[in-house]
Amino acid sequence: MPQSAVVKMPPRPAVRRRQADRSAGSRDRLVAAAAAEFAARGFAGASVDRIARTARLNKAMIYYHFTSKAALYREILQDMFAAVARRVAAIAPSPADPADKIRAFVEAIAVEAEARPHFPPIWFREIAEGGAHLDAATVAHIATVLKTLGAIVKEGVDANRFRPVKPLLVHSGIVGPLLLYFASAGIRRRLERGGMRGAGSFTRDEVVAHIQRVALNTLEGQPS
Amino acid sequence: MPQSAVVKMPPRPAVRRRQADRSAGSRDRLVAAAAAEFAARGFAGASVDRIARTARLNKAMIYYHFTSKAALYREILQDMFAAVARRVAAIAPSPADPADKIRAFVEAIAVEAEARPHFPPIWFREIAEGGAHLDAATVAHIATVLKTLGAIVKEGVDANRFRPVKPLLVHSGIVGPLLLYFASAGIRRRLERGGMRGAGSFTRDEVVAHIQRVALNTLEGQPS
DNA sequence: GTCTATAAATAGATAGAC
DNA sequence: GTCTATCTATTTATAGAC
Repeated sequence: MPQSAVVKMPPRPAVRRRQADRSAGSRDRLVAAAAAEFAARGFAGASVDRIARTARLNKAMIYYHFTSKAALYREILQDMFAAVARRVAAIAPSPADPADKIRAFVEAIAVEAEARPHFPPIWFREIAEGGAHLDAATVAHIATVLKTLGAIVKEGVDANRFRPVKPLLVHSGIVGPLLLYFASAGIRRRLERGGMRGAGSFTRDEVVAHIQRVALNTLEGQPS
Repeated sequence: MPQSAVVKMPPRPAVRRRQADRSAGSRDRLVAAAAAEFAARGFAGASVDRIARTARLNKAMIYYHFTSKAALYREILQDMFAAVARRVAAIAPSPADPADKIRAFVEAIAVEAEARPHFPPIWFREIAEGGAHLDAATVAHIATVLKTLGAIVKEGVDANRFRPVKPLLVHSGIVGPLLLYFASAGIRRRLERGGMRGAGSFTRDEVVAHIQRVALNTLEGQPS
């Protein structure tokens, strides 16, 4: 089913895979190493030298492929939100029921958060520093996500299926718990070692289904 | 006066506010400056020198009052969660209705998050690094919060007022959106400058009331 | 209690060889 | 494309004067 006949492949000009050398993409290795480093230590705490060493490369290679540490970081942010925006934007035009679109929205965030383990921690940290590193392209991707959710809510309200809840409140109720779940695997393990039982006993599907139900309860229920 | 009776008098003996000198508590100033620095740059990115300068003190004073940068950070974490645990634990023994206790739980988190602006960003960052800096005392405070919420939910279930939802899911649905709201003031401003209208138009009470309603919808509503 | 001075390591970034 | 070597600034932490 070609739901995405024309959509993607931005990262690679589609030409020249497999060139003469044995190098399997030094740029990609740097991006992967940097994502892990930024997730674990934050922007200020990340070391370009450690990133290069993790990628089995020299520090100078970072300045060959990227302008600066900040530029490398911004590219990772941009990729993250481009992927989320693309997946979310694909939901809106479908003929599905508004409730199903809300479920699909939750699922879309979950899929991207799982596909990129560095996404939830990096996003939490970027929020913590007030979005200091967001460039115009990334802001546009975030705006797409929020506008799409707003359109879905409006569609439900117009069809008399949803109450008029502010989209940003709906967004917080979905993204807050989801990111908390995906980012907190380490903490839950730490809490269990510290003596708490059952802190980690959740399946991914259980969490997603719960958040879908809560979001729909909020939109469909009557005001308390 | 046998000066060997007490050799040290550690941080503050509760006596002697306002001594001869102009110094208004160098230790407290360091803690306040450190909280801001850790919130803005993360543990690895924080600089002890910048902390000392912000506190209008010398870097050596940090090692006079604290064992290390990590010890200073752990003390801030511990204070944060001690305050939350204390306020949350005060809710459980009251004779109030379970629904009111859930509302009080939400309000308690909100009050502490507002009283300490560094709390949401630091907590987000600590989650991002897997709880690497949580000591036993802090883990105990977190456990108190989760156990208290579990007790409230159980009380409601036993009284046939709540459905049996896993407490950690209820917790995510409350704490995720609340922290997201309090930590994202900077990002919302950034998004508005980037061209999004209405991203920041929320009152604190509106957000808290919404999260209270969602939490109760989840607990009181019928399964979808 | 508060400071200067400094040790020892590491930071981000650049020049230039190959 | 990938490297070594290096500049300069900054890092955490300590010693010791006052």
